[in-house]
Amino acid sequence: MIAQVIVDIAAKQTDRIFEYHVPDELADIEIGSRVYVPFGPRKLQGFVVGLTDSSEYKGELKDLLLVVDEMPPLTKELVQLSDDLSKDIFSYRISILKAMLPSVMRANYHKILQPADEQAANLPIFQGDPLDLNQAMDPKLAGQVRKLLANKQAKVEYIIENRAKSKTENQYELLVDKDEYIKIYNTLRQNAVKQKQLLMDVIENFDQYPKRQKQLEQDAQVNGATLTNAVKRGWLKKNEVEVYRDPLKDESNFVAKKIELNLQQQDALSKISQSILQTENKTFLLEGITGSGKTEVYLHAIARTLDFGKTALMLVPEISLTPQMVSQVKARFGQEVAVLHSGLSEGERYDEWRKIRQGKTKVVVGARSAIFAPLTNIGLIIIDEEHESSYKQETEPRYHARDVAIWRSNFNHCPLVLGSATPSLASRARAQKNVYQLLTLTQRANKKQLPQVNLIDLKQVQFAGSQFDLSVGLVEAIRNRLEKREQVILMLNRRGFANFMLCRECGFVLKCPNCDLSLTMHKDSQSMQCHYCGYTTQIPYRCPNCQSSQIRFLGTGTQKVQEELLELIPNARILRMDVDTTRRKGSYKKILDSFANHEADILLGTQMIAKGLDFPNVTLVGVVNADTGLWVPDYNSSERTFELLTQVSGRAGRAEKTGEVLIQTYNPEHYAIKLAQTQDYEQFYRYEMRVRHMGNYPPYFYTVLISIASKNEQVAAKEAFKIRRQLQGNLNKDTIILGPTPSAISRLKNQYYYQILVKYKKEDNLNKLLHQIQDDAQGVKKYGLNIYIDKEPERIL
DNA sequence: AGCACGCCGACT
DNA sequence: GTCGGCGTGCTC
Repeated sequence: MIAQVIVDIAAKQTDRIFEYHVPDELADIEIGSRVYVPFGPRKLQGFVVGLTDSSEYKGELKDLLLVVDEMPPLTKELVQLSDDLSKDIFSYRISILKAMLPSVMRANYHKILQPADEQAANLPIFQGDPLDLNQAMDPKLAGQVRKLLANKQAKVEYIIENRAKSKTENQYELLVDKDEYIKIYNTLRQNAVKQKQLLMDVIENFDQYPKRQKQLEQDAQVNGATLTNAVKRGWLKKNEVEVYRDPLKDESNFVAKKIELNLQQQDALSKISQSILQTENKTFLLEGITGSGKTEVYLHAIARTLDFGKTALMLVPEISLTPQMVSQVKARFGQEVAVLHSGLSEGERYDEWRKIRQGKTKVVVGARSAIFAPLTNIGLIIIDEEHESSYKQETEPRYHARDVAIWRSNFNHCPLVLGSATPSLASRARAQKNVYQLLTLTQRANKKQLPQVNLIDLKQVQFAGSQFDLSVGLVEAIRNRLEKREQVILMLNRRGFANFMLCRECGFVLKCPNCDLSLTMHKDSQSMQCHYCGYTTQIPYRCPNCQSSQIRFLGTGTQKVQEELLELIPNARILRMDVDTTRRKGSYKKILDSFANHEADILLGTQMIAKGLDFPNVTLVGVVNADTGLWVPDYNSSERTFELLTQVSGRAGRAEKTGEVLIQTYNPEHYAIKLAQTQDYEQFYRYEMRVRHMGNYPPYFYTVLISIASKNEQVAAKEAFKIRRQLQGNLNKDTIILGPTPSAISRLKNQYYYQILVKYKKEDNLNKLLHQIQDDAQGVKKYGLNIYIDKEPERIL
């Protein structure tokens, strides 16, 4: 038997199958198995993607060394998916395979020095820990190592470290009876405080042993050193026991609410259910305003799927994967639910993943990468907030969870439900053309009215503090709410970096004459540039519109606003929530819990607070700056702004109290902001579709971004123009090729980047052509030339 | 990717 | 003369 293996090297040259002979003792190997293989002088991890009995390979096949896991970590479905996906997204197959697995299953490689024989083993260099050759060492030692290797006194050993381990904890067992411990206690010196504390716990809680280390340390108020000492003295015995990591253990007391569906919800549910029962690979777009109860529809549909004897996979954005949401699902489906998200430790994630692989769970809830969950017998896939750009991974492998979901829905013959209050234009357009079936929810489930949304025109308003961030109107409204002991959410819409030129006198924003996109300031080249078409002009010192010198390059952060707020409302209790304050595990939950308990009045945060949060006491939502997202130089900036403002507005007045939303903006006349005020998605959709149509943007065109990177700028530029010519000669006439232009960050880690954007309606051979281009570039290896291809990029920067 | 091999300049 | 720099090609 011969195994076809993808080895663990992400490179063009190794992005293919290598074949190995399967020795008899490994005959239980399967497609999807993780294996160790010899590769040149090294040993590597690899994945079996096929089994055959004949080989074209002319040389002699090597033997597989080991099958790592008892159960193959990848299902046949996932192996096939990795093949199809690698062709479509221009990623190495191994990168995709690794993305499908929890991080602990990615191997660590070591290279250590070993004695060649028993005589050499006595050399001083081999005493103590084995020498790691990947570690930097001083030249003297390196010379010594070289000599030993040359003399054949030492050899290099390649080791693969498997980090996928079950968790163990130390447990302490008692060795003698209670009276004996009392005797020992009485012999102790007066000042042996810690030892006395430990023994006191043993005596008083004799029946509770064996005890886990953590528990014991807490109960007896001692540390590990005391315990180690007790083991040495023969009082206690230390055992390692396997424990089960359960990330949901704190949430198990949640009670399931039974909620009646309204007519619209029932109608949507019945259409989805029908598809589940008929095992149709159909895609639904569930468009429902905030508060219309999409989640209830999901949960009912999942229940139907389980009744039908199948499993369900639900994706939610990382940011709305809150403990609240998790426990809601958990309460409904209990132990059958597995949760996968980045808040878990590596070990917790591994345990959840294993539960899924072993078929112990029927429902998987998770963020983007959960789309690769090794679930079998899938009867339903749900993607909540399907418009979220975080479903597209912006690093290798650049997959879009929605596209993967469509693939899996086809494979499993099951429906896919895309849900959103503000669907992506692409999805909404597909529903228009009946590629997806549109289901709409127009009523709020609790019959509450949508909150009143008001715009504050920052051009005509007084600012409350010394800074130009908070208007008098907004600050007054906040004070007002705090007096009533109600709570406020304040959002600072600041996506990534947003340096743009804005005039304080007239609100003018410097834009590209060709693209209607804002120009970005480049400090290194001292210029204003359009990242879309390459247009360049000088940095203005006066406003080109009104000649005022009051121009600013903007960028206000949450920290600055927090300070301002404290100055203006000194008694306000403010919680800040952004990447900086939520980096540590659990801090996200801590902040939200604290806000829910009304330990703070104001929750100030970036867009991570815009989605999914549900605090009944929040009656005011303020948006500090609606504009920063508007003028980022991407064709979809209006869509993102509209979506964000609509989402954040939905955070106000979720319970019986009426909500209010205040949006500060320099562009109150911009359609994305005006339509967000009236929460009119359908009208926004129609307007934005016209804009996209006129500009030849998606969804009227598909896009693919080709980035060309090299250490040498000339090489990158030359290759970029060569690629352009190659494209031009092979693509249809109505296909638009923009660029090459230097990328926004034209130099990154000493690599120069050029980019070409291709917009096309139909190009059957584009994939082939792009693979060709990528292969050709491999020939120009000299200056480390790299070609990155990103289909449907979220950002064209 | 990383390792060997091979070809050149600069040192004990 | 040999050590080590990097460019090139290969890994089942």
